[in-house]
Formats: sequence, structure tokens, C-alpha cells
Amino acid sequence: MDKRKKEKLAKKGWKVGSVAEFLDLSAEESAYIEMKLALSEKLRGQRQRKKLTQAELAKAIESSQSRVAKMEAGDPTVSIDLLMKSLLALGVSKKELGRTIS
Amino acid sequence: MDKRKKEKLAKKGWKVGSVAEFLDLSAEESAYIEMKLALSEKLRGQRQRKKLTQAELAKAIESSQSRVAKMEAGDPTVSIDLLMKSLLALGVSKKELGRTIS
DNA sequence: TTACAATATGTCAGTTATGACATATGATGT
DNA sequence: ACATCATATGTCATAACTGACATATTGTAA
Repeated sequence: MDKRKKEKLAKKGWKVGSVAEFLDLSAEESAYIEMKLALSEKLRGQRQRKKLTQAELAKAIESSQSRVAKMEAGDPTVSIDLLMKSLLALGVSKKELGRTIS
Repeated sequence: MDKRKKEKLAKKGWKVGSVAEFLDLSAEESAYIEMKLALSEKLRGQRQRKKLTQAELAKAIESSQSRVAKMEAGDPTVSIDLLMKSLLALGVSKKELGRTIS
């Protein structure tokens, strides 16, 4: 099972326990994915808090609606860099980002 | 002045005050670069703590000595993703990563 | 000095992430 | 039902990142 597929599956709930349970993810892989998911959720939360649509946020950060959707979905093609930059653009502080990934 | 150049300059000390002072970086750009630098320094610290050479670390994370050097130098071609993955591989926890970027 | 190990810097071909677009699905009202 | 807005998903050309390599610089010991 390749990495892409794994991550794609991983982020879809299957809420029975944690992600790493039956997909054979290493501790580091799990931690990485968990951080990405935490940032995804934070992004959605902050966007909704500000009552922005995905399209509006996309414009603000010079991206596209589809990429915002992918960010919020935890899509494996989205980098932590992009998530962080987007959150910073939404006014989230470094400190809060630190708390988010922890 | 393009972004690449800026970041490249930025990370070289010029220790007079903070980075953003005379380079016209926005608050978000500054925060982003500060996070990257913090991760760079953490990486070097952790590597040295374990008494590994850059070449040894490179092997462990399936990268190359030159890329490790660039990571530690805060080179703009290095992603936060790679820094985070490397630090996780060195045994740094999510919590510690959170503290590092804050 | 010389020699050697470690680190830094430059380049480049291959890979991955990105924005943009089209289209599909969902949600909410009329 | 239909129309409209928001979100999701798939694809693709371009841009950005990556490992590898060569080479340069720095450090340190003989």
C-alpha cells in the first residue's frame, strides 16, 4: 500500500480508535499526519469563525477554492508549509500554531 | 526584490535588530521565517546532541549531507515539512515541535 | 605546512506541491 | 421539482522542493 493511499484513507475518519491502528504507520508518520490534520481542522475553524467561504479565503491567500477544500480535507498533496502560511494569513499567531500541532 | 533573495538574506544574521526591520517583510512572512529558523536551529541542536555528523543524519533520514546542511542553514529551498519530518525522525515529539515554533 | 574530516555552496534532473479549471455533490430555499 | 450557493473531487501544466553530485570552505590535528 503506497503512502498516498494510506494518507488518503487515514484522514477519512474510520473513527474506530486512532489512525495508526490497522494501517501500519510508524510513530513518526502518525505524528506527522496528526499534525497535518490538526492544522486542517484549525484552518476550517478559523475560516468559519471569520465567516468566510472557501472561495473568499482562497482569494485572500492567493490560492483557489479547490486547494482550500483540499487543505481542510487533509489531502496528502497539501504541505504543512501551505497550511501554516494560510493560518498565519488568517491572523493565527506562532504561539497558537505551536499549540495546535502539539 | 524577490522572495527567494529576501529569505536568503534574512537568515544571515545582520543581527542589528530583527530581520524585518529594513527588508519589507509582512508580519506573516516574518513569522513564517522565524518558525523555519527555529526549526533549523532545533535540528542542528538535536543532531549535535546525538553526536551525529550531517552525513550520518542524512543517511538516517534518507536524504543527503548537502540537504541537511541547507536545512540547518535555513535555506529557502527547504520546506517546513522536511524539517518537521527530520526532527520527528530524531525523536522530537509533537509537543516539543510545538514549543519550538512558538 | 599538509592531510583529513566536517560542513557549506552551487547545480541539476527527477519528484512533489500548487493554482486553476471543470465538474460533481451537497445544502437551503422557493 | 428547480435554482443557487458552498463544498468536494479529479486532472493538468507550471512551479517549488528534493536527493545527489561536485566542489569549496572551514576546522583540527600531526
